[in-house]
Amino acid sequence: MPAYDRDAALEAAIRLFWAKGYHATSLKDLENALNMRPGSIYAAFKSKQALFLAAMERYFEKMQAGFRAHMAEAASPLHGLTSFLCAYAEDGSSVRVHACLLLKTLLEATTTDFEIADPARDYLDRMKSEFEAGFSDAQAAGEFPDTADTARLARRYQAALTSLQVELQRGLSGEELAGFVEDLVEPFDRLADHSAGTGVSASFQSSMA
Amino acid sequence: MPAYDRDAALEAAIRLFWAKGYHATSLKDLENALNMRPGSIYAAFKSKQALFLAAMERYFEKMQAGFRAHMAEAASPLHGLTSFLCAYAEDGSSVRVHACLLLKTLLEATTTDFEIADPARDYLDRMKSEFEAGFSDAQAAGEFPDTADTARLARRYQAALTSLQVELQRGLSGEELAGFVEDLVEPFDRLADHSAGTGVSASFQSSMA
DNA sequence: ATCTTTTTTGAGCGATCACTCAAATGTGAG
DNA sequence: CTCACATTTGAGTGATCGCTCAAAAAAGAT
Repeated sequence: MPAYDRDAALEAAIRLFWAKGYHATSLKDLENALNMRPGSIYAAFKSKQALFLAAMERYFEKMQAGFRAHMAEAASPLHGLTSFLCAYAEDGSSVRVHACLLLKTLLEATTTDFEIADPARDYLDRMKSEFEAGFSDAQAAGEFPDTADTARLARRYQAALTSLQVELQRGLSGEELAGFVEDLVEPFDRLADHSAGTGVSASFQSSMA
Repeated sequence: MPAYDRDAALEAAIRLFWAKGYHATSLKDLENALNMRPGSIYAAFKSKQALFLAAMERYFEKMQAGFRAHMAEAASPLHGLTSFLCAYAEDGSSVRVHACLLLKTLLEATTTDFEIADPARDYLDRMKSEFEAGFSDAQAAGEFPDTADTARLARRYQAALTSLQVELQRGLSGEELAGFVEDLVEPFDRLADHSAGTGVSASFQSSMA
């Protein structure tokens, strides 16, 4: 019986930690969000920190699964990568919190709580590996030249995603966002070998209409 | 007599808030860092939040002045902009905290403390204006075509700076950093009108040697 | 229905939070 | 040196922090 409730509790914990950050989230907040009394919380998870780590792990797994699902149903690896950025921009316009929990945790905790910053760093590295796999697939599909450095492309891609999240958090108008996403996608589109795939640089603008 | 001490105290507060973030910094921490007792702190600044706001304002002014100084002694506006990114990468390798206080505050406080998140957003906007002025100067110097959208270039530039800060916070090797900065600078160098200035895309690699 | 086991409860723990204020100390004028 | 004023001090404020545990409630076994 613990399994189902634990999942729901972790989902609520993710939402709360994501919105408020680690330090600004109190146990009172968690009691309300999880609808659990302190004793139950400490029976299920051993501490606030352990609960946060469990929530972050679950968050990562969901994000990883979401990316893989997106790539699986994409027309091509390159199109999957670029459209993932576009989709992030569209979804992010309507959501309260824009920056990823891993990114927020990295910036909040690096100099104070290495016990939660280190895992955040690790999950971000694993997401980069996911992106690198995407670029490798694109390379295998002939969308990128064989000489392309997929690790470097993946870092550049993740950096684009990072800056997109931050800009969304700052808030920008629809046209500003459209232009910005264009700028983010353009380098990858330009680096691609267009003899194989179809161009995707204009796909965002059309999808925003 | 208050002036000098106040400046030193604000400097110490900046360092502390920058390293630990707003919520994780306690008044005990501030007492030690500023070498002041609680009463004096509350006499000089009226609250922890007001102290943070004063520190953030001072931080912004220093960052703005630093950028202007860098641009003033640059060979050209475009070179100033690109070399600023390179310098940030070099300096950032040896410093404890890599992400800008404004960025950290934006991500920490957006959903919890609008009273500190809103100023952070505002200062970031004003930094963007500084960058936009740099691009306008570059345009006036013939380094960019007159048709270029300086506001959009400035956003793209600031986004590059953002992602650089985050990557520095994650930690990367010297060669990884060099390649990444190259990727960040390259789009601006490519957009530039090279009939006027000299290329700068290779300046970072040489300065790393 | 009775007993055993598991789970939940919430009052309350010591520590720490941001913050206050009467008393001590320092400063400048006469 | 004296006194009026400005500043600093740090013990102490109530509130809240993360967390514990004996008691109550629920679930399972026979």
